[in-house]
Amino acid sequence: MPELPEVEVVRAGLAPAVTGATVEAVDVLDERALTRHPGLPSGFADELVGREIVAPVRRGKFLWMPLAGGDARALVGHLGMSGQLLLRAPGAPAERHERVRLFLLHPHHGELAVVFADQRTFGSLAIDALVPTADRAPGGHGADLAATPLMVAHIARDPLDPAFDENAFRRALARKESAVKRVLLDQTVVSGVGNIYADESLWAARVHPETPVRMLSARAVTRLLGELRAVLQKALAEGGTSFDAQYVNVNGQAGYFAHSLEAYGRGGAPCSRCGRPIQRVGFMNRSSHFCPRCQRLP
DNA sequence: GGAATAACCTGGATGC
DNA sequence: TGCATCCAGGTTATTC
Repeated sequence: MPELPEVEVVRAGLAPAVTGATVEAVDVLDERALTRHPGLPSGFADELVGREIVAPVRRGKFLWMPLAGGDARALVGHLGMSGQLLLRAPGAPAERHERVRLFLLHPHHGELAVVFADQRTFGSLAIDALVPTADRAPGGHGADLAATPLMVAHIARDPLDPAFDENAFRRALARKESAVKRVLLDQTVVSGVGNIYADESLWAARVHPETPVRMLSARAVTRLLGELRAVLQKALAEGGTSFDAQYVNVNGQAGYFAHSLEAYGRGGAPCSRCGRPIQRVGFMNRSSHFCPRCQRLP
């Protein structure tokens, strides 16, 4: 499931290959990949062909490639649960679940294809207008411009973003009545966190996922934020989390962070701190994993 | 207005 | 062996 580290690995992989490249042609094989595109699916290719791509940018789980020219538009991607952006030779055979293929011409690397494949079709591509950021800081990781696509404007900055406002994060927590895990998954409060890294950071900070967020002390919030950053950075260094073929980098290679997981996906296995079995419970139509001894409800 | 929930979707795993 | 059901979860629309 692509969360911040996985999307960042994809962004970093795309950057040298697509920056400065021109879109020569676009094949839309499945229009469900364009569900977030504000215009008609038929106009997607027309808007892209002939345009030069600027360096890719990421905020949270959203990825976008600004288009050169004066009209402030960008190709925006979200990988959903199973989306992949792959670099391929233009004549490479179709990927399983391939939805869109962009044919690019790069001034130094020549012709290449960017393939968007997505098994569960929760991911999408779109072309959207760029709007100024509210805090006037660069739009996200990899950005020079203080702008984001309109559809990303409501997404908070992620904890690894230098412009992440820790005080605003604390104020947002103080206003919430929900459980801490629900707030961590709220992309308008803090972005880039999904089920895996929410469970992992809560385990590391010894916080029960159902703890009402207003009951967390300032010290506990500091600890949680620190552990969240540490988990995300470690996952990034290890190339992200891959359980199966659902997440791979632009070359189709899996990440290694699944070997470092302490809570997520380890229901019934002993906690590495205390030995008690990790518990798995239903939460928000998905699963929460936590240690009942190390992570107690206040 | 904020919080909670359902729906979207596909393929692998499981049960019968 | 074949079919039916369950499960995974990010985002958003809908409901409370």
